[in-house]
Amino acid sequence: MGLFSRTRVRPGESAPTDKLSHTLRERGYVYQHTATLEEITDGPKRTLYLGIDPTADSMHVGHLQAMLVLRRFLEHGHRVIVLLGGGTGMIGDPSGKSEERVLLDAGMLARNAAGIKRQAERLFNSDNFEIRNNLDWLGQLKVIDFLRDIGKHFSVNAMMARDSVKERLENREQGISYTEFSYMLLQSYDFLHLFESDRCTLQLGASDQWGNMVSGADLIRRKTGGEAYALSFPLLINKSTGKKFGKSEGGAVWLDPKKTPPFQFYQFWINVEDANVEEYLLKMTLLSKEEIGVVMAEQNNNPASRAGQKRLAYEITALVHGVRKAEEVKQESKELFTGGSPVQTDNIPTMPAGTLRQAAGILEISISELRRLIEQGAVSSATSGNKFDSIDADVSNDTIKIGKNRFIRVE
RNA sequence: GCGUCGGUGGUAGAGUGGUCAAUUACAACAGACUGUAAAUCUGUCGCCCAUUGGGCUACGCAGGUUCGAAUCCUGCCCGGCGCACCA
Repeated sequence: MGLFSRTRVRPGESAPTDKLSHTLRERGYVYQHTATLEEITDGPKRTLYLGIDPTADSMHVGHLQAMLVLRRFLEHGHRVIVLLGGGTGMIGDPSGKSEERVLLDAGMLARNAAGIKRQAERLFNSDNFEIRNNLDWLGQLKVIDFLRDIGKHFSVNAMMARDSVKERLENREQGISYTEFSYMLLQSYDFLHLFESDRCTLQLGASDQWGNMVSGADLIRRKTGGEAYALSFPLLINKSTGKKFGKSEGGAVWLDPKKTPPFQFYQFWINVEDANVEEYLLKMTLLSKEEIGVVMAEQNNNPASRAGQKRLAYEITALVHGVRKAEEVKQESKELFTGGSPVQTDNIPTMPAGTLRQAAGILEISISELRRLIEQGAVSSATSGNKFDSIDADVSNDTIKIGKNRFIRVE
């Protein structure tokens, strides 16, 4: 197929010809910006950053869009910093209900940082970026200095007017703690710090971060007189449900193959609803606009072909797990869903021959739940198509299908 | 610190001594229909054993009253609100 490699920009290859602003617009990555987009993206090369909560050692699909936007900046010669919120992560953004945050210990943070760095390298097809942790400077702050040097630049009146804060103030049950209220100051301080240490003049983020990003740029202007910018991209939402995107079967879809096996990852994208396919092709893959046009024409012509989903799943899997894995799971999906012989790869879980009962452990569900699934006719042999009717059924040398798209190979 | 209201399953939110493993909605899962889609309809949705059925653990935590407690009492922890204190 080779599409993946064609869209790659290898070190030494010539830079993309389109202006960055054009690419970003075309892809739907642009939401709000503090100056004209051209001024931000097409002028002199900048240093820019984007923050990620290092709450796990892997990114999930929600991060994909952000990473691909960063990749575009990298390809256009800008310098990119990925900032892990080791310090701010301890506090929590006021938006949404947050449990008492657990302090992440140093070892864990280092592990998470390493994991995220590896994934970013892959997604960027480059290791030419930096990764930082804001705990390094937030941890050094002295209360008095901070209040005097940073706090005085913030108007409480303005902070109270923010939606995320207002919501909590009006909510009698929940309220907002002083700590969380200060979150915005810390995030602003990050920007200021990077501005001073790295001449970082642009912060990128999803639209829900807009307020925090702008207040960082404001802080920089007030404190140093310097000019810094903010650029947000739209949060991905599921068009038919209006919900935030990125969850499946109750849990996040991870980029780490240990957390979400490539097969499952591929399936997640195959199952994307028609209404969202084109948007995801634009935002989550590197296919050119023209190629996407061709794919979508086929899709619209014959929706049942799922041409869009198939392409989407393949491209993203290739991006995250490599072309070889993508080919593998593509082939495998085809076999499993069109009914074929037992699959021989290690991309789906395997269990030894025995009774069906063991499947509960593999699927991480209770025996009761497995029993229910069997009663509901959700468990069948992928090779013969016959449904199982007892949890004590003997199985061997087969592939079991549970529900719509979970499979277990039996030796 | 005083007073007051509250802490229920993934979420919201009922229930105020037995008929409560806990109404309902949303989410989730499954089946039917389809296109491995959406919408719709149906079912499931604490854990364990099971054919009907049975057992166990649960309503912030720890005790207590009672034949019996998510429900009453005491203490503790956490949150909201009001007042006081401080400024």
